[in-house]
This record gives sequence, structure tokens and C-alpha cells, in this order.
Amino acid sequence: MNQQVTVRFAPSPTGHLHIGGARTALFNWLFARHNNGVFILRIEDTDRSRSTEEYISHIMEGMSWLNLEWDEGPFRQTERFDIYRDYVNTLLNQGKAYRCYCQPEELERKRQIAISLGQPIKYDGKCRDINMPSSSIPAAVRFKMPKEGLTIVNDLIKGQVIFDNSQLEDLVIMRSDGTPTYNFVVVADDIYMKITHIIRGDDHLNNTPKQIHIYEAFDCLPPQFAHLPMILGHDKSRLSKRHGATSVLAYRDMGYLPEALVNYLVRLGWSHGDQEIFTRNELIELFSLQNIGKSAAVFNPEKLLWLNSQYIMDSDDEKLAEMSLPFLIKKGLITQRQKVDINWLAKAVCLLKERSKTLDELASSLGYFVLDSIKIDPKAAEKFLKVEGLRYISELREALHELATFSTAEIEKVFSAIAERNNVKLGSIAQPARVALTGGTSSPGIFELIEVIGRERTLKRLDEVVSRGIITKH
RNA sequence: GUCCCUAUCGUCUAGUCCGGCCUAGGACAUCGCCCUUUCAAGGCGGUAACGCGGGUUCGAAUCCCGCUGGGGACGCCA
Repeated sequence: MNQQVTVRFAPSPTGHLHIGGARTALFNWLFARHNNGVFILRIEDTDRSRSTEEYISHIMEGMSWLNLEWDEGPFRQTERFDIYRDYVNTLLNQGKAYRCYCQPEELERKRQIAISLGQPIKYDGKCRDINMPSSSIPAAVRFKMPKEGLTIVNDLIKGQVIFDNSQLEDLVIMRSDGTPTYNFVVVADDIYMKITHIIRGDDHLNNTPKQIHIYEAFDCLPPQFAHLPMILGHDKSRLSKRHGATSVLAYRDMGYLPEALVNYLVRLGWSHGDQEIFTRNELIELFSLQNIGKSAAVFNPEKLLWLNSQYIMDSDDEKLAEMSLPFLIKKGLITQRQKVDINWLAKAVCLLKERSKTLDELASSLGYFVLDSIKIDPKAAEKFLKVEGLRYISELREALHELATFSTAEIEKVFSAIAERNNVKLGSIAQPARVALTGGTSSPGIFELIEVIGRERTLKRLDEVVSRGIITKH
């Protein structure tokens, strides 16, 4: 039996695609690609009250942004309710499931009593053997779990895990309103879609023995299971909103590159020796379930930020320039309609990219390239735009004005000449110039900077500073 | 409470299966130095870990048992 590897990512649309979900999706995707298999997207929306269309599109948008393209789907479970109902009836007819007339309040009361007595919290099986005839009273349907014996899960990551069947309860597979529940539809769909490997968070490990019995009820062989360790927050609790941005799209909006997030996520739990940075193709080639660790990992934003800076440094200038456009607009540094010369912007990006950890940061620095007039940091002006500095700037202005070839090399010569003439260090001229041109005290190399800003804008900014300096003196 | 998973630097991890090559390697962060017109980037170096207790063995991070810590699950949620 040489079945094609088929995996699925099955989020429930009750929230955004978060970091943990994205990693589950990523590992499924990698496993599929590595094995030339099929990656299915399935929306688990059986809980109609909590599922929304908006979340469905957010999830798909997040996956698309990360370039985790799915081969089939999205399938929605709400579209398949009739099929599930037939399945439930089959089990009912075979005596593998039964109607339960217990009321939620009653069950809740029993649960509370069990907790207070320190007893296992488990359905007592009240309706299991009383064989109620079907009636018009709404009833939930429960699956008959074996009462004794062991269920063994051979997990591809965790190894052999043994469960005592006495721990298993008769779970509800169909609510009294006729809608099916998670543990049942997962199995039904995984059978129907011929899923060969279930790769999911290890919070589902305890569901696995229950699901195995449902497979058996349908006379089906369960697929292979691989339970991924969880991602934790800095305080080692489950990653949540409290830990900052957990939505994948929030990272996009903060200026992260999808490749960087993917690279970060894959190293959370998976490793290949000492290698930290992987191309997409390397990941596909090298990925294996065997190299996934067993223990939970703490999400570390600093390392993600570092990876992002690495990816930015390695990115093509023009591509980065294009990508920074939305950030420039968002920051109000350019207008929606403004035409920006991408080739020119790319030159600025080239100077900035090894100093920017995010696209957002890059766009901020791009400000002093694209803006007509800049704001000058008062502290910087205080320090560098005093009499001396302004005098050098005037000299610089004249020399740059006269300069025949406006190139980095020639600009450097201008600076050297002024420094020599005044018998001061290069920094004495470079810092005032930097403040005048960028508004602050840190920037790329001053010569390259001037070349890219261009003669016209450079002269204008130097003039502004000089005239302002004279005014403040009075 | 019951069940399940898990345990190497602050964090991600290599090493664990098949004990000696581990005076435990890499990366992020951090500290110092170098480079330098600023800020970065880069280079070099430092601090920093096998949770604890018992075994087994000539020898244990690695195998076994217990403890402790952490996480998860126990819904007519998924």
C-alpha cells in the first residue's frame, strides 16, 4: 500500500492565525512538500456560534502571506453536516453510539461534585445502557468507548504513549441540536480525505485514543500521528495575547518578512545541526519529523528580530524598496499617489538595509531621503549646529555647489579638503552635516548619503540650517 | 483531583537512540575589544547549562527508578 502522503491543517475560525497555528501549518506544509504529498486546508467550523467569515479570511491571508500554499480546500465542515449525520446514524444503528438525554445542567452539577470529591471528571454513562427508544425529545449522541483495556498511540514525535481505556469517556459526537462535534468530524473528515499523517499540537495528544476508537468503529486504520510540542510565552505559560502580538498578520504589519518568520518558526522545535538560516528549498529538502524536539519552546521575539534583520540584509534592494512603500504611506512620509522612483529609492535602501531590523524601521529612516523638508532633533542641533559646525556647513555647501562630479568619491575629497584646511578631524564636519541632512546623529556613511540625497536637496538642507542658525543667534 | 507529555546556558538548540570523541558545541540576548565620520554591519573574545536524589557501569548529559519543576487534557469548544 503506497498511499500518497496527505496532510491537513485544520484551524477553527474562532480567532486569528496565531504563531502556534502558523507553525503547525508550516510543519504540515513542509512535510507534504518534502514527501511530494498533498497539503489540505480544512476549516473546522462546527461551532457555528464562535466561527466567523472574517477569521476564515484572516487565516487564509496569513497562510498566503507566509507562502504556505495549500493544494486542496478550503473545505468547510459546515458544508458537510448531512454526511456526518449519516455517519452518526450508522454508528447508532450498529449500537456503537447511543442517545443521551442528560441535560447540560445536570452534567455540570455532576462535574462539580466530582471535582469537589476529587473524583475523575468523566461522564457516568447514565444513558449508555438504558436503551432509550428514539423520541422527539432532543438528544445528544454519545460514542461508546471501551471500558477496559489499553490504547496505544505510536506517535512519530512522542514515541509510544499508552492510555488506559478506563480514563476515556463516552464523548458527545452530535449535539442535541443535530450538529456534530470536533472529535467526531475530525475523524470522519480525515478518513474521507485519506489523511495519512496527522501533525498537530500536543494539546491533542489526549484526544488521540478517543479518535482511534472512532476509526475502529468505522473499520478504518488510523493514520500516523505526530504531536508537536507547544509554543510558550516568556513566562512559560501558553502563548497568548498577553505575550504581545500573536497574530501572524500583526508581524507583517510590524515589518517582518514572511521568510524570516518561517525560518524562526521552523527552528522552534526543529533543528538541523547548528544551522540557523535556511532557504525555502533547504527546508523542504531537510525537513523531517525525526528532528523535532519533544519539549515545549519559549517564543523569543529578539531572535525573530535578528533573523528578520538578516533577511533584510540579504534581500534585493528594489524588492525592499517596493515593500517599504506601504510603510512609507502609513507613516505619512509619502502620499498614496506620490510617484517614487523605485530605482532611486533602492539606492537609499541599499545604504539603510544593514541598519534596519524591520521594514517599518527601514521606512522611518527612508524619511530623510523622500521628505522635502526634514525635522531636526533639537538635541542634535544643540550639539553640532553651533558656530563651528555652521561654518563648516557653509564651506561644504559652497564646495558641493561647485563640484563637477557629484559622486561618493568626489564628495569624500571635499570633506577631506575642508577637514585639512581647518585642521580638524573628519567627524567635526561629518556630524554637523549629518544633522543638517538627516535631522539626527546617526545615519549611513555621509558621502554615500549625500550622493543619494542628491545635490539639489543637499544644498537646500544645508542652506536651511545655515539661515536658521543665523536667526537663532539673534 | 485523574490522566498524558516534558526536563542541556536567560532563550532556541546540538549531543541522548548505538554510554567514553563532551574539560558539553552553535545561535539569539548580554558584556568587552577591534574596525570606524555617526549608527549599524562585520571580526575577535568573555559570562552562562546537563533540575535533584538514587542506582547500573571501569566510565553517564546519554541507560533504569524515584522526586521535583514546567506544560497540556479532562465541554452538547476545537
